[in-house]
Amino acid sequence: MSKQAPPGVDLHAVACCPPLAARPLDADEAETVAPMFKALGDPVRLRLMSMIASVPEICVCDLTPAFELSGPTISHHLRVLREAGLVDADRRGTWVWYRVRPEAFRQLGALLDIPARALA
Amino acid sequence: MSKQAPPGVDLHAVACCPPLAARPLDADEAETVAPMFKALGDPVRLRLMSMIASVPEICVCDLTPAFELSGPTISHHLRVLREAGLVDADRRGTWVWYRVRPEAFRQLGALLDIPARALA
DNA sequence: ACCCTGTTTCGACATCTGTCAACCTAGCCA
DNA sequence: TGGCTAGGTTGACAGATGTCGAAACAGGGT
Repeated sequence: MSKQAPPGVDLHAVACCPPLAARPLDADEAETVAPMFKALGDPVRLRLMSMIASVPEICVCDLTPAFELSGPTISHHLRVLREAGLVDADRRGTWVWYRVRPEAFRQLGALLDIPARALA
Repeated sequence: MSKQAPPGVDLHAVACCPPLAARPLDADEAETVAPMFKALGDPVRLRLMSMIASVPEICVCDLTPAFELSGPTISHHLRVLREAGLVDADRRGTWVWYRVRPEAFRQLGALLDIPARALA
């Protein structure tokens, strides 16, 4: 790994991807990425997301009982996550299985990678 | 700092915070974090955030002209970011200066740190 | 004291969002 | 074929959100 940096040089500077804070997003970029954050901006969807992300894949029949919400409501939230590109789903027999889309997830994480100079 | 880890030990495991995908969030955690994502879920706020995060601090008078929106509307969005705990502001003389709150930012980034097993 | 400029708050409005009940569709099994 | 079960879709409705204009507030300069 060789993470040894001279004192005064910040390790974040060498981290992987172009962070949100590297430069101002233009309007188009913002329009593209905002829906992903928005999709995670509801507690129910955030929990759904974390349940899906915690395992390779998961059946809707295991998601629904974790909430005190109707089936259609869960289905609605899953659709939002799907349309934001955060998860993928496919039907296998009777059940529908959801899994995370790692690219999208990674993209968001990279955006939030804060560069040194913005830190106190 | 002392980031040296024995070979074979995953650095993610010792990184600062528990990633979203490590385990399902419980309802309380989700309720706490979701507002931050929600705040970033609007294109205008996302651009504001990236403008603020790109520099040590920035004056509202430099933010407003970047959008074709009224002053009050920008002020409203800044308030949402403030109340989500993502930015801090203080008045210095005539102008108000905004800066990012690195802790909050870092927390979100850590949440999106995806563990290896969820990746294809 | 006054006014001027920058910023936030208030009030109003149209639109979007979360939720449910009711209905529809896909696959399984007899 | 028919019926059963798991999920998704539709329609409707209350409540939240984005936007603006007008008014209020804060400092600085005259």
